[in-house]
Amino acid sequence: MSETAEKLMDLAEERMREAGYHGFSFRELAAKIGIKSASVHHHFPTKADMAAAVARRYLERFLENVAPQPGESGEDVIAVYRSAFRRSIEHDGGMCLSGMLGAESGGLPVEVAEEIENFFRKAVEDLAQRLGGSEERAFAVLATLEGALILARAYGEVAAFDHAAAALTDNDAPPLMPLALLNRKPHAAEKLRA
Amino acid sequence: MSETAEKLMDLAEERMREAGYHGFSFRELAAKIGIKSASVHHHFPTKADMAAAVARRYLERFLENVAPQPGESGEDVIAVYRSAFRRSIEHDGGMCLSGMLGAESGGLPVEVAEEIENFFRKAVEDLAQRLGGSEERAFAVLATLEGALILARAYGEVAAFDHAAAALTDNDAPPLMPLALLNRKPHAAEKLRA
DNA sequence: CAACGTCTATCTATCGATAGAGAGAAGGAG
DNA sequence: CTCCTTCTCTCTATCGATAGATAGACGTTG
Repeated sequence: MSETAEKLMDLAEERMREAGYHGFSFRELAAKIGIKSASVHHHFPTKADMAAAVARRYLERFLENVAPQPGESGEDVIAVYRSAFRRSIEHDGGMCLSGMLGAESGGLPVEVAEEIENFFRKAVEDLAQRLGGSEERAFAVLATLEGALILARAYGEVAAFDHAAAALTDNDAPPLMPLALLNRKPHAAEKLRA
Repeated sequence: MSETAEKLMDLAEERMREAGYHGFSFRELAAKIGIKSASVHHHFPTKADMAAAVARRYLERFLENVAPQPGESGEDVIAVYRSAFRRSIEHDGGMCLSGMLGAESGGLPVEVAEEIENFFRKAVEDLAQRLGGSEERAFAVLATLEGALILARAYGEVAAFDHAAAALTDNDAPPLMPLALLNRKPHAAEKLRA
């Protein structure tokens, strides 16, 4: 994997997390790293190939990010997952790649949709196992975290994520930002990109 | 509002719930109802205008769908919301419009993003009030339901929605489809559209 | 020489949008 | 009743921009 290809994947991932599969173009990525769009096809024959590769890498990195810590017990895993998802909106206000493409999956090339399906199967598998076998709980946790990202983006407030995800862990409830923050009338979803 | 404009909004809503804002074109909608794409601009000057109008109508209908029943008490409202969201994936395998556009909000025209933000503010307001004032709980419920739709689409299985949303109501747990259904290796997200 | 990576040049297809013409219904004025 | 105007809606034709993709030449590196 050449350095250029990695840069292209970085940019593609960032743009897909921001605006979805149809929200970026080869020309846009190429311009950002100073090459021509035709050259992008040398690294990724088609856009679907590129998106599938990005999704594959995303799953790998995700599983590394949520890898069990020595001494982890019981429900600690939920806090680990929550932190991983929160990082997504913290850093650049973007969605989880799989959440975005999962929503859009009805309009994706088949090979991309398959990678996304694989992401959720692997995530459910990992989470359910570490939660003691409850697949139902794993589904609920993942759903809440993906949805919490949507709310945070719609509100343009990271705090919305925290509110939505707070109930996932009952006891060690972290202090929440004041709800009043979410009640003033802000200027749409533009804010997160500032 | 002319009959043609309503048909256009119906189609636009369907396509946006399936593939997102960038996932459909005026030409596509026009062809489906037998007019030319130029004529669509007579009803909606720009694509952003159309999407904003669709989002506004979606909120109205949503609030009607979840309107309180006489005699509703306490946590009944969660089952009402769950049913409303489930209908989305039941009927045509599509997302909730606001969930889709909320995810994509980083790449939307400002007027569309504002309608989506308004949707969630109104939904949180309604839900929190009927839940006895807990905004945090309202956030969590909405997030879980939106995320449950994403999972159902990624899996290509409506049952995934039920698993993800099951824990929202503790007691009157409805019988779930067997988990085994979700463990066989299916053919991507294509299935829901069948 | 051979591979790799980028280039120029170009293709076909599609996008949202606009200008201006024309068909047809509605409705008031004579 | 007929004429004329106005409004609504769709049309043809076209614009400029952009999309993903391809063929083939060129230089660099090993």
